[in-house]
Amino acid sequence: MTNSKRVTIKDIAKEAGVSAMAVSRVLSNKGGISQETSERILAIAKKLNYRPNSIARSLRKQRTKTIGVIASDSSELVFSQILRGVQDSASAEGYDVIIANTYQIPENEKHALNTMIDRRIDGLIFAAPMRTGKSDLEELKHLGIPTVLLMRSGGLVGIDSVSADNYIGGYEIVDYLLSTRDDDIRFFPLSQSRSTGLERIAGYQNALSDHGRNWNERRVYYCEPTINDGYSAMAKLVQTGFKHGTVCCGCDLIAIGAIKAVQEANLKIPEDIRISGYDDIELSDYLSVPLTTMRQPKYDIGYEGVRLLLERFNNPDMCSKQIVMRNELIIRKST
Amino acid sequence: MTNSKRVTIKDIAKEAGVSAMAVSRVLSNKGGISQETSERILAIAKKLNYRPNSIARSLRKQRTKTIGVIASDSSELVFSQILRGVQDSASAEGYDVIIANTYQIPENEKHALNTMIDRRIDGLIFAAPMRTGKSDLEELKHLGIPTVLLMRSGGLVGIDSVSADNYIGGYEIVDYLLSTRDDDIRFFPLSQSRSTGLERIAGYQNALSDHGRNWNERRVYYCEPTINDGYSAMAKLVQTGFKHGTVCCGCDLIAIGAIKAVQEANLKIPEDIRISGYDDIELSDYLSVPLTTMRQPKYDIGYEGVRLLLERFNNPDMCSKQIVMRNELIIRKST
DNA sequence: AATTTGAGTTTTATCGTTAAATTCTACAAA
DNA sequence: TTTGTAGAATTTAACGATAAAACTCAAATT
Repeated sequence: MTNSKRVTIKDIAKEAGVSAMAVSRVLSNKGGISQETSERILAIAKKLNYRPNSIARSLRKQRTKTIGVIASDSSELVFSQILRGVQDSASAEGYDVIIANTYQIPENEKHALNTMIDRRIDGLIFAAPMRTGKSDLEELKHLGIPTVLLMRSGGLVGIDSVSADNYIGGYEIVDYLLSTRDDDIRFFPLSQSRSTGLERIAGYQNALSDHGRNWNERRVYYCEPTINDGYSAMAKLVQTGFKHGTVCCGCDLIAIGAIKAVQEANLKIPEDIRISGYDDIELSDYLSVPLTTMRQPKYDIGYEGVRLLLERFNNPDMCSKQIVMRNELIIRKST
Repeated sequence: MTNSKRVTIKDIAKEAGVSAMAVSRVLSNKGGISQETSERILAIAKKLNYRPNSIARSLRKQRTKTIGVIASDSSELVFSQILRGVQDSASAEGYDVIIANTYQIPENEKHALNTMIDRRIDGLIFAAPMRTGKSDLEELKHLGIPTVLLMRSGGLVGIDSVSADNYIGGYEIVDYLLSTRDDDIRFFPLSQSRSTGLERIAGYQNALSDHGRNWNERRVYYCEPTINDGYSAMAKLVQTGFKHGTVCCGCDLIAIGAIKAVQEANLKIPEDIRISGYDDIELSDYLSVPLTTMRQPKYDIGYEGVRLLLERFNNPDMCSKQIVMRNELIIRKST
């Protein structure tokens, strides 16, 4: 167990017979050091297997090359794709990523935020549904920490964000459902506390009205984005005698639960009941019934989120930007 | 855009009319400061909304409270569960987590490792299959960076690890398959470069021999852990006239691909062909054919991995520990 | 010869915090 | 009165890197 202290520029300086500053300059290509000395220093640095101390550098430069990510649950299927985009994008620009999960618990969120602040992250990616409202964002703004919101467009003026167009997504899926079959349509949307859910609902409503229908709360069962919620909503619906029609679900997990309940009731998908999801999570093409769904550009949202953040670093006074990406309707066997 | 410099202990000291040291002591509960002064300092810290600078603290204390995680792909279904365990465990002990993906590219791994070293992580969790052999681990050891390997037990003496028992897992699944049907059994194992794959194969072989069979490489098609590989292996197998039997796959993704190929050949699962997976990834109960598989305690492996790392922090001379967890056979409809 | 120039290099100070040693009080004991 | 001591606080010096200013010395200019 070699316990040798790590090599510092001072060690190199001593061995090369120069000042620490000279070493620093050479290693960061600042120029002003003779070819000869440079080569000597580089050789010694290599020989000693020198690695710079980012901590010290961060302290001095007041910049950590770190991006914080606050997520609701990093293992959740949609988010893990976003995260991959975030990581790839950050890594391409020499940034590292710290992640904290909130599991939707406000204290966790508060704590995560403080940790990030204490660690002096250069910027923050906020990808948690955020029930905690704007106060945290205000604090970040006050501290001058650039922040980008993911998957949460409307409602927050003056904050950079990248999201998919939930309104159009909602519109298109309902438009598709009603165009392909004149049907009794029901909704299992995301619970109303989620802004994404609300936007999709607005899309649903407009599509309904363009098809001469209207939104009726009695045909709506709000769900948390879980298989269980989808399952029980569908089970209840079947019990009320619903045997033929279409169910438009707020996300793929809800749809998966719904499919299970339909199958247990011995009804056929899509002949009896059609079901649509939203997100296009991994494996949704391999489910018991491959899912018709609205694909969100998850990876790209993460990737662009970081790009926007970096743009903001370089241009703090740029007016706030809302990037809205397009979804893609994926038609499979469930409709 | 408030651009106020962040509050430091000096600011507090000045306002309280004491030295910076007094503030430091109070804020870190070191004692030696009068009740009265303490209260004054705390009040001012609160008023100014002081947040400590972890960077400075890390530099001084030579300890970052950061754990590095090197993964192959953080969005991959098995890993994202492990990661959640890692994060929860780390967070419970006041550590943060930095993640880097290698995507199995050696240069990425090298780079990730250097980044981690430069950032002076306190310890490393290595969860990438690691084709790059031991040299990196040697370096870490030399630098005195405690390291825990996940999902990769055998072969590396003297390094802490947490993994599931691939040997028993492999044994049990084949034992189950052969006990339930006397069948033509084929294998789509993980490619041989993965140590987990090798251990499982050893288990397969022993189970075969306990059932009076033997391992025949002509019944084996090595696969990368992807749906595509499973699909093409199965498609080829069907083309050779394989119409009845059992296919034991090295992971769930391979199995999912295999199922697809079987279905396209209009063969029935499990009546004609039985298929088993390994891992029990999310949604494997909701697939077109719910998958019989070996559930690995993914979350727990991550969670315990961090615990082991922290144990190592406190006791650097503890002899190396290999934690091996038990899998659980999950029987569903595919067999 | 005196002065300027500038490449090459060193010195100094700083980022924010904290370990360790030191000073300063006030008060008790000898 | 002197000495001792415990508590409260301060001073100093790091941690490792780097920005900015200062210095050095040989070659070029006046």
